[in-house]
Amino acid sequence: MAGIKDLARECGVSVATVSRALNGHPEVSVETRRQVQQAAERLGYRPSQSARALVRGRSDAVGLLWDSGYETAGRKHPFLLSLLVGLKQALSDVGRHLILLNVDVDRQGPRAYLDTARQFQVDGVIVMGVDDHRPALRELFESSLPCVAIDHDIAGPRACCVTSDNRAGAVEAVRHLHDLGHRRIATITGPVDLMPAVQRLRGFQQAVGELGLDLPDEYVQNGDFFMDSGYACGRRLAGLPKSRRPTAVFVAGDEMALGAMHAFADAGLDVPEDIAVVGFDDIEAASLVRPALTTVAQDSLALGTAAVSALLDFVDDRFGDRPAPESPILTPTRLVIRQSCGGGR
Amino acid sequence: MAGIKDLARECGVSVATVSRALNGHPEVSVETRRQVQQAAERLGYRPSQSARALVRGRSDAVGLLWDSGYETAGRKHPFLLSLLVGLKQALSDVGRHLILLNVDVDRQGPRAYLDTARQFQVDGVIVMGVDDHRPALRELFESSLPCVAIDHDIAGPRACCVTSDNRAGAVEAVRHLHDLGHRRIATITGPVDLMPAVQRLRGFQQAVGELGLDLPDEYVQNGDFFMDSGYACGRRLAGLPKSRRPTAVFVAGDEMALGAMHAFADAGLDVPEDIAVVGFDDIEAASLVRPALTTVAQDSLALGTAAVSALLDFVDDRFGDRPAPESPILTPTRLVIRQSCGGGR
DNA sequence: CCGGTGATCGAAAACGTTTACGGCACTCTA
DNA sequence: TAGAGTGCCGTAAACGTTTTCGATCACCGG
Repeated sequence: MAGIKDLARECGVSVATVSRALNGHPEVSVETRRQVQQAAERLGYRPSQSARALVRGRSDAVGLLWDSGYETAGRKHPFLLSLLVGLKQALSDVGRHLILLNVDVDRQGPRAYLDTARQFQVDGVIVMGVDDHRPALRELFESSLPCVAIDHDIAGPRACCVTSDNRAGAVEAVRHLHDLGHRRIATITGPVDLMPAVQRLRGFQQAVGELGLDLPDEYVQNGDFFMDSGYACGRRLAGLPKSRRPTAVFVAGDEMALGAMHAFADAGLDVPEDIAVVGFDDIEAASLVRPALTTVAQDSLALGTAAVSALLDFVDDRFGDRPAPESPILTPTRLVIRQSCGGGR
Repeated sequence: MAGIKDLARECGVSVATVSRALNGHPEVSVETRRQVQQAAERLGYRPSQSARALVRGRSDAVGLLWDSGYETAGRKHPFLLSLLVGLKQALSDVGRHLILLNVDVDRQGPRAYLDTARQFQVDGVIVMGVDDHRPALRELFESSLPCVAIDHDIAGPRACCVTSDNRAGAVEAVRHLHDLGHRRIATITGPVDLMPAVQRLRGFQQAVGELGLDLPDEYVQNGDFFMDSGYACGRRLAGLPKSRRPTAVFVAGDEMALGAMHAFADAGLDVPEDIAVVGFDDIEAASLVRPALTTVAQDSLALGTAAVSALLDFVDDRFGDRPAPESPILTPTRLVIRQSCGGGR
């Protein structure tokens, strides 16, 4: 690998000048800059990340804290992969890289998140899919290290949270059902300790209230985001006497929605004829099943972009005007209409 | 952050000794080592990755080359996420980290893959989900940088490929169908320029041959791994006169399998009564649909582990005994029996 | 002609490690 | 007891950059 010295020799200047030329410092003549750039191109020069990070104290990389144990334990994030794509894209646009920080808090102790981040001199970290209640997370968020969490409701001096506008998404979904003529609308919720789940429930309640609909207790069934719970909840709804049975149900997660649809089928109910179903997340399977699931999609790319841009705001201390970013930062959702409510294609 | 000097001062030894103590060099007394380790613990010392990488010329990190543009373009890898989990886990076990290398070959030129890897001083790279025919890839594989590709059939002096045993998986699948009494077995293939697709076809042909089954031309339908193509192929199979219509079909990808199932349903055929379907990959949706899809699952964790271990073999030059690793390295698949062939639960 | 000013650049210190080399105090052997 | 060997450790160089502090030079106004 050609180093900066080779470049210097090649151009007959000092290493300092080379560095300045390549980093866009103004105190170098256009002629020299041109020469240096050409030589760099010619020799295929790439500055050593390590050396650069060492002396500058920052690495132009952001860390990703993502507890994959969480993933293998079956609690899979509905669209973590698309989120990764979004993050990667957004980072690519600003010329930064992403380091998957492999940290096992249980083994490495409560400071592990923070320590590992510092060890790599990442400019900041993005946190997702981890257990909310770890002390290590508090430690991280209360530190001065810039970080943004996705779908976790935590904040700190240089930390905020970005998430989809779950509430608005829910509202749009039940409005859609209302528009289609439904008046008896039930819901199946996610686990109450997950922020997206509670926001979706809030949105549901808000919309039902605004539309002046009845909401008997048995119209909100508690699930856990997995299919079996969706089935069980669907079973209960289907079992209601016909006069009290909902004609539509807003399900807080696609996987549960599919479970509910199976339950309805087993109960002899036709979707969407007898009962309409709208889900949340737009997982891959949503478009693969029959009837295809109408659902509110999260914009994972926007989410990634928002996360990255918020993070960089912290990193570059861009808070002259506004005092601090509102948290959580919300990203719009989009209702994608398919077949499970009728009216789709 | 406490540095190595602080540790040295704290323990009254030189930095060299601290380094040696922490890195397990033998030439340090047990007593000193204990002291240093305790002090390190106490002060929460973490060595700077940059400094370490700079002087050692390696970073203890491996790069991941994964073209996310490929992903957003819809050509999604069926189980890239689980693969990531597998990689992460395997790397975690050997104390290494994963850097998502953000490289845009189109913008940065044909040496970009290699250069970026070198720039980060990664010990090696893992390649997946990229366009096979890029010259940049050749460049990479023909270099001396250790790399392993997942599902790409390329090799080089210090490069190999790991993939699932697609062929054996296919064989097992059609054997299963045969065991269930099926004799007229068709297949829907993936695109012929993708290694897994051709291996699955080979396996299918092999099994059909071994079992002495008839294989009329119209029994192999060419798809592209996406649902629509599966539907189209299914349509064609369903349209055959009943006496020549297959009673089972081996589909080279789950998404296409779902498409085929829809086609069969539209043609009034019952799955699995009239026609059995077995897929490949075990994507999430496979267990979410009704009837749930019998499919051959790839072991993404094993795949990740195999990739990492092969990579490290190159990195550490563990080829005293064997001349070079056979390529591709194969990872076993597993037939998961659900409902789409009958006989499942 | 002189001091000041800007533009351009070089020398060298720093960043936090690892490691080659050498040194010292022992112990062992002859 | 000299010499060799061994166990332990310190000094300092090296890794490849960035950045501070001056240095040089040309030019300009007085």
